[in-house]
Amino acid sequence: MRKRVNAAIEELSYRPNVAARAMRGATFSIGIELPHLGYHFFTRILQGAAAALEDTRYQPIVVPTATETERDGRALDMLADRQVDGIVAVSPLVSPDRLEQLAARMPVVMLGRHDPTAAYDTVTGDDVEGTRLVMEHLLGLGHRRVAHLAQEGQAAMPGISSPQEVRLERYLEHMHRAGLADQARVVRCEDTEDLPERVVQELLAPPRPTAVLVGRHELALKVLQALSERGLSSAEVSVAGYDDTDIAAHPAISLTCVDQEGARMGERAIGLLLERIGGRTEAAHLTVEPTLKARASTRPPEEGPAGAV
Amino acid sequence: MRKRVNAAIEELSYRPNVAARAMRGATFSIGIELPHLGYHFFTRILQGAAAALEDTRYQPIVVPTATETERDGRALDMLADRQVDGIVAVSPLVSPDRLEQLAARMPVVMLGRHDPTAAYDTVTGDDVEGTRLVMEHLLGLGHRRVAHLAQEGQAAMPGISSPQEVRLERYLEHMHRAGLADQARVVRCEDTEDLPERVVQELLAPPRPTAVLVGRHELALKVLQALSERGLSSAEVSVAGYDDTDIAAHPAISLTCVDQEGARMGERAIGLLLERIGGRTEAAHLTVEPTLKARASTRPPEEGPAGAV
DNA sequence: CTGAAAGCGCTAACAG
DNA sequence: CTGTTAGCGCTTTCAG
Repeated sequence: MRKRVNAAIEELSYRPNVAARAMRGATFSIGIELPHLGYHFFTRILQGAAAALEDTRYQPIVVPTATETERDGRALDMLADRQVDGIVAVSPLVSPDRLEQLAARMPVVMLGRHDPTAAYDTVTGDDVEGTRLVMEHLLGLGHRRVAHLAQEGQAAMPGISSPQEVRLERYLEHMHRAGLADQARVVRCEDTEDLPERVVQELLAPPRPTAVLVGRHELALKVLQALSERGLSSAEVSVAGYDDTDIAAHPAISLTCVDQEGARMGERAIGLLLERIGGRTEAAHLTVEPTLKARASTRPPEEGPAGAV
Repeated sequence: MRKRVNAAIEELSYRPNVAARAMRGATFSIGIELPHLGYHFFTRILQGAAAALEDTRYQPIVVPTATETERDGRALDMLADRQVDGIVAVSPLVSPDRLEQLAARMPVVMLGRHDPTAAYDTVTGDDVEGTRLVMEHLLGLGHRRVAHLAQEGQAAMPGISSPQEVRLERYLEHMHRAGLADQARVVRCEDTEDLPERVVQELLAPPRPTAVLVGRHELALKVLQALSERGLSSAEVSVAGYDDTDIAAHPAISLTCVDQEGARMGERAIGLLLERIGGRTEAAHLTVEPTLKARASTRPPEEGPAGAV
């Protein structure tokens, strides 16, 4: 009997209808929402997540955040409407309330959020440690005028810190502790593909910093480019960024960076999600430890370690 | 009345269930299948597609190809099972038969396939023109020993050419026409993230080529890297690749490439798909014209234009 | 072990 | 304009 059914399945090339199945039970699909599939860091997360799902019954479904509706989390709703069995998302702008509401419907794991919530799980890079690593590296090289090019954080929620905010705050803290509070310079840049000329000028205005800490990988590459266009080498201005990629490791670029291990984050997020789907009810908050990849883009400043302003 | 319903919708935060809706009509979702979300070219396609869907009712759903099952097109089935209203895919290994079968169920637009089919639409880069542009550029600079690092094409279907195969064939043709058939060198590289040492050695074995045409962007970057590690500059070995990115334009890299305009391809694919959904029944086959971005990675060979072997 | 039936949430068709 | 009904393909339950 079973045989005959299987034969018929084969013959008619029958495939079960996921939509119909969804109305009664599980869809065996995991929704993944990411803000920007062009950023290396997010594709790394995706690779880690896809790898972790490889030998499970679950299939990843990726939805890019629609930019105009980012804040209200409409993309998350679309996933939920599609009856996925769980969601992994990077949605820095969505309020914790909305997420808790969502988490009541299905398991949710958020990446890169420092929310102290019991409703959903989180996986974050250790931004305190990451900033410590890179700031100690720069200050240790003898830099004093260290500027910070921060990604426009767009105040996520009052009282809750985004990774960008943590980095900024720690940057200021390290400058302060090194007695360099008056040397701190923070320039903000909108989260677009471009690095506007205006921002570069502000960043490099006299007294020119000898080192720049950049909040996002692609932006750091653009800063390197802007510097080389001005004939400035890493001897004059060191650059450190976030997130490691093949490009950063390329000898012609050789960008020092804090490696957040996006792939591992994606993998861990899926791990937590599957645990939730499997029945875990108490919240889990994981931290992934970053490492520093010191490369040629950071060097001791030309004036020497004790150089005056 | 309508008001009261809307009020209730608001109050209960009701959301229609896509799965239920799918059982009767449209889901207003478009499935996009891509082999490798880490490759720039594919994320560009995605960006173009997402932009084209921005102000329609349709939502993109992205599914990464599961590598082991790539050939049988299982990822495509999963999309179909999910009742998407149409599919845009880059699936070089799936047979035309399978695709025709799929296209009978729902509108399908394939990217980068040269299949002469009436069942589904295609959008391809003009690989003949692209190869002409870059080969004329290299030969025009005076190169004679031009090697080709080809991406392992994995015989898609006998008789039907993948973009890689077209490029290879045209490369050979251009070498032949320039009387350089005996100088042609083709090295194949598996489609992984790496560029194995073995491949580099084969590529640069004496008599060392003065120029290399590389079949995929990321691979071209690795070739540049391998060359610089060997102390070889573009004066000794020119490199030309495919697909333009921020990195290629970076002054420290400055990679000459054939720009396939992935974003436009994604956009066009969505355009065709929406037409199909809107009722068009005859097949459309679009070609997107590439342009050459000549940069510093290609220069005249050192021996001079008429240099002997 | 096999068969029949209810119902998931929606849309389309039809009745009042 | 409002209300009712059938049925999409599946899973679960209950009967034979």
